[in-house]
Amino acid sequence: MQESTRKVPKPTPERLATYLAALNDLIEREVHTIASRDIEKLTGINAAQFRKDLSYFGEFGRPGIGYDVQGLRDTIARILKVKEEQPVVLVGAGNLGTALLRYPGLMLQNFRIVAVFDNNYNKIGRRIADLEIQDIANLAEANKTHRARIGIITVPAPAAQDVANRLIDSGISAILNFAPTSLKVPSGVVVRNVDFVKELAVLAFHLSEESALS
Amino acid sequence: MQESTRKVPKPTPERLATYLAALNDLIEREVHTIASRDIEKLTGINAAQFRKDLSYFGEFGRPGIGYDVQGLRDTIARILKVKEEQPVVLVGAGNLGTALLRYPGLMLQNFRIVAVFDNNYNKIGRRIADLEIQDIANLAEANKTHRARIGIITVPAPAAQDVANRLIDSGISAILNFAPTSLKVPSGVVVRNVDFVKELAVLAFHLSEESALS
DNA sequence: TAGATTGTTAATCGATTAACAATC
DNA sequence: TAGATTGTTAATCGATTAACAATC
Repeated sequence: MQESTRKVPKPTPERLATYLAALNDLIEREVHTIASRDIEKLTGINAAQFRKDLSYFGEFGRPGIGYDVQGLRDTIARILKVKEEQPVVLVGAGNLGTALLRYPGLMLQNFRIVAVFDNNYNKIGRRIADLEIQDIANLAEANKTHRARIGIITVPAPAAQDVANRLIDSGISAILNFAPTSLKVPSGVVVRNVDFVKELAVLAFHLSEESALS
Repeated sequence: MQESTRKVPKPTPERLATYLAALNDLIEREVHTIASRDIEKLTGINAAQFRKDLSYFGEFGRPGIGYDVQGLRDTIARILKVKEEQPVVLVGAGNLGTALLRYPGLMLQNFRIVAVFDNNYNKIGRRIADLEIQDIANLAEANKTHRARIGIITVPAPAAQDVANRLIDSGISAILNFAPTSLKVPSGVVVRNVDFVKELAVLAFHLSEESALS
């Protein structure tokens, strides 16, 4: 057995999220039991890797049998802290922010955007998907009631650091940053960056050299 | 010296894209020469890492001096194949697709979305940011003229595999997939996945256990 | 020459996976 | 019992980084 949650490799939580999605599918297909080998077929992640990832958190399978699908789903949801709905605040009501607000996939995984903020007075007061855009100056006050701990930044790069500071001041300790800037945050605050353009650059790198001709 | 491009570690191209962005900033600030140690300060990436990443492609610095900012920028742009404009096609003219079409950051890094496709007859013929939404059935035909090799998928998950197949049939060999599905593609085709919800799940995992109370 | 910084070697670190005793 | 599959050990693999001779 493992002494609580020690030394979880960095890629493990992301793989857990992959397993969770696969298990949700299996539940819909009314599959009740699954072996690590089947998870490998479904996700492409090595069966030993799957078992090792789980081993950091406990023992959830039965030798010779496999895993109970529903039970494992609940376990992983608990580990990832998405068993109960996670409130999220979003700053930046532009095209991307709007797209995220309207994205149905968030709800399916128990995330709910509970408030939207912007600093543009032409936008403040408008509604997007049931939420009224609030003045960014209200952030700290508003989050006293929402108590969200996750924030999403979809503002232009030059504004991102200021927004991050405000989020942290409002009790946010996990930030999903879509601005192409690296944020400086105190320890205890986690940041994940999503950078489309960087992804495109990596893809361009992998293009073969020749095929440009013809 | 290195025998051309052999055994580049997987994380290297992504770091190259980070260096490129930093160098672009330095050019704007009219800095002419830079040492690996300064790159570390700017990007947070270890100086030895930076030098090693470059070493897979050649020797670009001068001992005792550092690197020529403009020259290194051009070199990295060439390595990433973003020296000339890269045409990109996008499939899925929903909220997210629209946001990407309007995103100014793409152009700045030499990517240009040259065509948009959808299968919804209510959308086909409309315009988003100067582009007319085309019938997905036109994809192969249209790309005979555009010759894009990179495609972006912003359709709902159940449609993503079909779209990927069509993209590949149209000569696309690099795909940026925003649908939360793992695509099956032939070897020679590269896929990068962007999954917001997975990112949020990783953030939720890192939330401290206690602070839910009060 | 003295000081600075590269490119690369070699040591370290961390993550993946094959193999297998334990267990159902 | 025989067959299947777990959880974990140990081997392998790959990536990071400190250290330093070579170079400006």
